[in-house]
Amino acid sequence: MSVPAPARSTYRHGDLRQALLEAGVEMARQGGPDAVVLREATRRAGVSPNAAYRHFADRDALVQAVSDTAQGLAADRMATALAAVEPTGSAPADARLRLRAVGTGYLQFAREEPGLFRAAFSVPHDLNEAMSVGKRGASGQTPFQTLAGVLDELAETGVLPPARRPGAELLAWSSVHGLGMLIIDGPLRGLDEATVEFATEHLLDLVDRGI
Amino acid sequence: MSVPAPARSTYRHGDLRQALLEAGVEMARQGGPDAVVLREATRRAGVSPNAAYRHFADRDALVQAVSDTAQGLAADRMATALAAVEPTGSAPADARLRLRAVGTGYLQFAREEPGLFRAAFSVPHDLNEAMSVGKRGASGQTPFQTLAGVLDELAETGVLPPARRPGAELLAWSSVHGLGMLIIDGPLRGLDEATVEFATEHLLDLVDRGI
DNA sequence: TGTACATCAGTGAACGCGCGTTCACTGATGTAC
DNA sequence: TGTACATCAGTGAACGCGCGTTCACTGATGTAC
Repeated sequence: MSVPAPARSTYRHGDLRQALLEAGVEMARQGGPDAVVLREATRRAGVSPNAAYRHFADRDALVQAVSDTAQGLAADRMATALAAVEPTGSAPADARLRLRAVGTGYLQFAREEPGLFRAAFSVPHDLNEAMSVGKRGASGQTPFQTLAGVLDELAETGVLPPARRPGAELLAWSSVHGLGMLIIDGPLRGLDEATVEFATEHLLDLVDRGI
Repeated sequence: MSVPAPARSTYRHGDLRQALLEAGVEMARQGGPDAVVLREATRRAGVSPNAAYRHFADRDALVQAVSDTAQGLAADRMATALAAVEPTGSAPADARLRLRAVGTGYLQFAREEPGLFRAAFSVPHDLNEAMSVGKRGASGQTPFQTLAGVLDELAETGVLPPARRPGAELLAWSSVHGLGMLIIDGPLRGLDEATVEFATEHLLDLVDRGI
C-alpha cells in the first residue's frame, strides 16, 4: 500500500499541499473517494500524520480538493473529445456531433478512470458552486460549463427549441451520468465491452433525439 | 445510535437472520450501504457480535442481502406508481404513460429513500443475476423486470420500433438513474424541490421522445 | 551586512474509537430409539 | 412415554487494525532594523 517516502533534504517540504493532493488523487484513482486516507497521504508525502492539518482542515477538505481535481480531469477529457470533432460544414450537424462528443468524453472518463469519476461526481458539493460544478482543468472549463456551451450551440443553430434550452444541462447530464454509474458502480458493473459500447451509442442516440 | 436490545426469553433468537437483515436495512436507510455495520446489527438484535456469522458469511453478505431487499422495495414503489395509471382507452398512449410511471416511481423511491436507493443500485452485484437485477418485493418482480415489461408493451403497441427494443432497458434505466444519483449523492445534492420536479418531468419527456 | 526575532511548517507521541473476525465454549432444542 | 444423544445457534473474550485528530513542541526560514 505505502509508497517509499521520498527523501527530503530541507526541513520544509516545499509544496506539501500539492503532494498531499496528488497522493489523494492517486488513492481515489484506485478506489474512489472512500479510499482517500489522510494518514496514507502524509505517508506518501514523507511527512508526519498531523502535518496535513497545516493544509487541510480535515479529511473532508482533502476529499473535496481531490473531487475538484477529478472534475478538472473529466473536463479535460471532454475537451479532448470535443476537439476531435471534424466540422462537416453544417452548423446544426456540427452542434449535434459536438453534444455527442461531450457525452462520449464523459463516458470515456468514467470507464478509464472509474475511481476518479466517482470522486468527481458522487461527492456532495456546496450547492453554491453546483451550477458551475467543478474546478477548471487544463481546458479552463468545468464539466458543467463545457456541456452548457455545447447546448448553447444547439440552441443557436436551431436544433434545440429555445423553450427547451433552460435546464437542458440537467437532462443531458443525467442520462449519461446514469449509464456511467450503472456500469462502474452498480448492478451492471462488469458488463462486457461490446454491450457497454452498444449502450453508449444508443444512449447518445436517445439524447440526440430527445433533447 | 444503538437501540435498546429487545429482551429475549428463549435461548435461541427465533429468526436472527431476519432481525439482522432488518437492522441492516434500517442502517442503510439512514446512511446508505456504507452505514451497514455488522456489529451494530447484532447489537440491535440483542445478540453477541459473532452470532451474525451463523447467518451471514461476512459483512459483505449482509450488505448484499440488504441491497436485495432494497431492490424489492424499489420494485414495489414502481408497481404502486404503475397501478395508479388510469387507462385512457388508447393502448399506445397507455403504454407511454406506464413507462412514465415506472420512471416516476423509481425517482420517487430515490428521493424518499436515498439511503436505500444507494443500497439497492450502487452496490456491485453478481453479473449472473444482473439481467434480472434484484429480489422480488411484494410485487413479485424485480425493478429490471418491471421496466422490461413496460418496454414490451411499448413494442407491442408499436410505439417503440422493434429494432430499438433490444437493450432499451439500459437506456431508459440510465437516464432516470443518473438524475437520481445526481440529486441524492452527487454535485446536485440538495437541489430545491421545484427544480427537481422540473428536471424529473422534462427528463421523462426526453425519454418518451427519445426511446 | 549583521543580528534579533517572529512566524509557522512540520515533529513526536498519544488518544479513543469501533470495526470485522476468530477462538474455544455451552447449553437449549429436536430426534432416534 | 422416557431417555440418550447429536446438532448447532448463540456466548464471552480477545485479536489486530488503522483510522482521524489533538497536544505541546522545535527549529528552519524570511523579515525588520
